Amino acid sequence: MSTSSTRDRLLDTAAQLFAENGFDRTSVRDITTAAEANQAAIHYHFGSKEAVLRAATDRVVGPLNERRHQLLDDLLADEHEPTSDQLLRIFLQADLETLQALQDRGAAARLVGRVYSDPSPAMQAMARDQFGETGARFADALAAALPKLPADEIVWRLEQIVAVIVNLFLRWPHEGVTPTEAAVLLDRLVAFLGPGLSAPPP
Amino acid sequence: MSTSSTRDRLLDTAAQLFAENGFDRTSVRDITTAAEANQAAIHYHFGSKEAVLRAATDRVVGPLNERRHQLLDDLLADEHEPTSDQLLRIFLQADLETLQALQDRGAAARLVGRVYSDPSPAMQAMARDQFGETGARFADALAAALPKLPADEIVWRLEQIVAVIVNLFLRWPHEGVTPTEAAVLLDRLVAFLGPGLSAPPP
DNA sequence: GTCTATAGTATGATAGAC
DNA sequence: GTCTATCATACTATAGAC
Repeated sequence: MSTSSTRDRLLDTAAQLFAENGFDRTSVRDITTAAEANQAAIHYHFGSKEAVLRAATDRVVGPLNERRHQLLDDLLADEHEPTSDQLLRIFLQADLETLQALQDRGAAARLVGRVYSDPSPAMQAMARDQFGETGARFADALAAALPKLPADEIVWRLEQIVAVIVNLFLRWPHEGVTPTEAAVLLDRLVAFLGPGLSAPPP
Repeated sequence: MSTSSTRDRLLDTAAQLFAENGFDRTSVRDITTAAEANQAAIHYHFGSKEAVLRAATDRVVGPLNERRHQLLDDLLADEHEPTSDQLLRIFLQADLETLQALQDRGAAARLVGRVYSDPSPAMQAMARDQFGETGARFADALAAALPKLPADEIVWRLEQIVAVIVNLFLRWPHEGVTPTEAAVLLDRLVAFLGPGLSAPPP
């Protein structure tokens, strides 16, 4: 049960540097130096550089997925047939709550954005592992809410929405974002993405 | 006027490898080996590894910007006050024409997507150099078409649209896309993004 | 324009003392 | 758990013969 504080410091520092400079431009030495830890600490605590990346993204995406599922469970308990706008709103709400909760650890958000936008096989695999199931569940719920839209159109539109969200993570500001600002951003996103999600197919 | 075919081969190969594996995971040696050129050829023809990246993206983004300006000029000559849907359509049309024209050189498209989604200062600088002016011109035209929307809301929405386009480049398929498929995709994008662009502010 | 050879540096990872 | 020292390998870039 011994949680070494060095491990946490390494994780925070790695997220910071990976987010700012990218995974490849960040060396193990950069991390250990900035975290004021030993050169060998990364391999002792995590085993490899890539394992640090996975640990740092899991720390954000794990709770995010949990929150998304919980919000969907709650909505389905309240409403028999939620609208696409309701589904979109809770989908985005989970993101904004997560981003908001990070506060001064916004680098973790930008790091997740990097991983999810990188089309390299290794990163795509990580993204699919972490997001695939949750995404499929929302696609199904949206299909029920939008019976007039072909299933592939719904999947395609959800992909575009995710692209916007990934961009949001990627450019999440360094300074703290207040709850009010986060709420405004949520309304902005719903106002922009909602009409397109439920629009008639071309 | 001597255009060495080695130079072109290096450019194509570099685009291919940068797109598939990323700039940092691609070495100068990887490029020269795959292009069946000499180790020193990159530095002889371009000067540095980063100069190759810039040359490879310029080759796509240069014509794309020209086409965007031309389509906007044509539209403004035809219509005194084009609608936001008309503006959106030509904005996207320039992208799809460019992507379509690449044909079997789709790697160049994925490479541009990588550069434009990378938030590192060097890449952001490249993106701003190449896209800033064109983007501003469209934002102005949209502001005239949507007088009820605050200017900052228009800029924000255009940023989200660009995020979707960048994602489109990033995941542009390896196989050839037919003109018909490109036209379908254009309609799909306009149907999805158009309503959100002109929606009332939150 | 093309080649070989190499300088000069940085990398991820590990061994082994404490 | 932390440290130093180091292995083995890779990198960008350049010098200089052809």
